[in-house]
Amino acid sequence: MVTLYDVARLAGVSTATVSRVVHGQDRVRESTRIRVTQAIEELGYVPDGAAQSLSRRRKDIIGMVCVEREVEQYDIENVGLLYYDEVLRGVEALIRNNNWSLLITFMQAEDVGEPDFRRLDSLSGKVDGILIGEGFVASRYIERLAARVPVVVIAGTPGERAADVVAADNFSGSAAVITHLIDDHGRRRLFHVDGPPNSPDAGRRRLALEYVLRNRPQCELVGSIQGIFSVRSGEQAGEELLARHRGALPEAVVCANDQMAIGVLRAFAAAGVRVPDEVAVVGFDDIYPSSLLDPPLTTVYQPMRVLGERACARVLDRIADPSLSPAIELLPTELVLRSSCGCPPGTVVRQPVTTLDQAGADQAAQGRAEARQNPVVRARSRQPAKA
Amino acid sequence: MVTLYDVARLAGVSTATVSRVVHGQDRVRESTRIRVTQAIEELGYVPDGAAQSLSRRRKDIIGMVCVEREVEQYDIENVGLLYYDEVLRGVEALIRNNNWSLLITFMQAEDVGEPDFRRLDSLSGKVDGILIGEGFVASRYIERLAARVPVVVIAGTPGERAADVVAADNFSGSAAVITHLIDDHGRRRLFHVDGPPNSPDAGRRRLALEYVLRNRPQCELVGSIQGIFSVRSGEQAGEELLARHRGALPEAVVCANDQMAIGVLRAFAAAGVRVPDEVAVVGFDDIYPSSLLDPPLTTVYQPMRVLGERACARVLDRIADPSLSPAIELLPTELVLRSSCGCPPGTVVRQPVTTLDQAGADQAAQGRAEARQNPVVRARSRQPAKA
DNA sequence: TTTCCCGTTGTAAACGCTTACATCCCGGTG
DNA sequence: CACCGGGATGTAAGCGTTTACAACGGGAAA
Repeated sequence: MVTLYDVARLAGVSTATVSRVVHGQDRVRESTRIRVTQAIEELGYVPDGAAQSLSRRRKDIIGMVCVEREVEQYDIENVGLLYYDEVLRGVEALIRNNNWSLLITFMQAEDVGEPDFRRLDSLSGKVDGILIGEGFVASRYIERLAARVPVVVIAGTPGERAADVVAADNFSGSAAVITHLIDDHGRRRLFHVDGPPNSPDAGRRRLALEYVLRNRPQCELVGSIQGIFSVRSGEQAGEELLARHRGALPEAVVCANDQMAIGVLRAFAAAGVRVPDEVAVVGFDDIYPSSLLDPPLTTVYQPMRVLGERACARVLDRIADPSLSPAIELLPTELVLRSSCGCPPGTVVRQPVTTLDQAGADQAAQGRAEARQNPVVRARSRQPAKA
Repeated sequence: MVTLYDVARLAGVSTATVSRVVHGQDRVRESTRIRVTQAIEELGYVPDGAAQSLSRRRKDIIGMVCVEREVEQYDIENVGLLYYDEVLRGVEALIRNNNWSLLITFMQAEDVGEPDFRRLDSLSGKVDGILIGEGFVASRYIERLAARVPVVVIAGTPGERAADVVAADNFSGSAAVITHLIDDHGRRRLFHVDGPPNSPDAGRRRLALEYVLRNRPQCELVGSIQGIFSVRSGEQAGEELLARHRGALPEAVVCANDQMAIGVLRAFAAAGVRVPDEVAVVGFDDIYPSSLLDPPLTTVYQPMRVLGERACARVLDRIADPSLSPAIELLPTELVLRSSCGCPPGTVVRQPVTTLDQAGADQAAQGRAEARQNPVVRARSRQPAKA
């Protein structure tokens, strides 16, 4: 390994001078600079990152924790894929400019409940700040990490105490697409393909459904099934739905994400059910394949890339100024109208979703939760399964 | 920041003892161990990664360079997305077991010709080994890196001198799908949607096309267009193709990857051209959306995850034993028959592709190149455009 | 000539951890 | 009783950089 000393020796100067040349900030005589530069080139010297970090007391590394949900075997359509990819692009854009680096850690969702502490701990010793890719990690672990380095949770419940939260406005987006279904297409009998119970995003979307329905008594939630965000789970939900409602299909199926909507579409196609004629289907996320489907999927776009960008910007700010206290940032979504909702074939409309005041809905949810944890949706959803 | 010294002081022992407890290998009296463990817990101590790396002379970090090709604005379907995602999973699987970390760097394809040296250099100072995500980086830069740390190129030209190469057997896979088109479906008049000139993968696939055609005089390459692996470029190629061959469509379109095949399909759909009745279309990669298309795409699966795994295993081996010399590893592909090639609707067949001896083809290519850089395919492909 | 100043360069002390080696303490041997 | 062996622990020397501070040297000013 070539060190600063080797360069210094070859150039006939001290290590301090070499360091100065390498960083090109302090004044060094031109002739010296040239001599040193040549020595560096000749030896192929590259500073050792570990030593620099140690000395500077700064690693210039951001850690990112990606949570992978469990995936049934052979379900290639791993849920997180498209999501993290986009988020990553956003993060990268900022990281790159500052010449920082990105250290990635994947965790299995199963680990998250009782996560492999040691992995997260050791991560916190290697980075200057942490981005948690999804609000899956339990609060108390987040606090533990946040005691050491700034932590920003992406797509988490707006309610962490120790960490910043950057999330898409799932509530308003979901409300928008459901409202569209009801008000613009007159679909009244809805079916819900819900996300996993521990996903904050799914939680907000579920809340929105309840909220919209509460204000529209003429509408009805005819059933609900909980999936795990994967295509396969959506397909199963679709099949189950068909079995349950053979005679009278619901008028629309609201899926908590696009992957599950894809699965539902697949189940319907297999059963010869026509979408949107017999039943409309909508998703959430606007992942890339959604526009390729038949029919193209109506969904809600959440700015995943921007999510990454904002989260990264935030963590960098916190690192630069540790006195900053944690904050919440909610990013607006877009309604993406294609034809699976009932809009005419060929429709491609994107419209910004205006942010709803969610206090009311939250409060209602709160009340319900206090009323002994018996959310309407869940209750309805479970009964038919038992019957 | 809590250091080893703080813990040592609190526990009333020396730093050496604390270190021993932390790593749990050397013998420490049970009572001491407990005291130290308590102190660690109480202070929330986590070892500093930089200091550890410096002292151990090992960072336990693998660097991965992802090359992003230029993407037309608004072409969301960024080419690399699905590819890297899968590769990453493979890499991660190994990394995780060893408790190493993964440092990711993205580079724009434009940078790669004359890459931002400083970024790659600085990367090499922060990691123990480097994985280059695609064979885009010029050999001389690879050599420069390889002088410092082991380097493994994924999907590179089997021919690097300084670095290992792990790649899918693009040649055999591509030959297999084209042979299927010709021998099983009797398609003779082929059209080629080629990949970017600087992609090694595209190169191997192109070579296979030439190779198969050379052995089947009754077949003809009626044209070729170069795309950049993106959906949009495939769509443009499709439109161009239609314009050129309005009267007599080719019988099959061979695309250098799935994204471009998706684009071609899209162009055909827009023009009302029926696939595979009027013209067959095949891709390469078997990315996730390909099975969702209408008609589902016949393509070649390359084991991207395994690619990542093997590459990672290799770099770890090289780090463990630096005396190892660079090697090449070619992974087998699978032919994925769906219906865009002319197989009946509903077909889903995967069959392993046997590895072809490519020496002959390489040699022929070599000869051609020497014969003044006038490859048959290119010549044919360009003429119609000029005419 | 002496004194000062300032641009340039060198010296050496961190940074937090690992680990070779030294030390200490004890019970067991000869 | 002196000595030995070995387990437990401490001491301190690195690891490769950065950087505060000191030192130097050569004009300019007095």
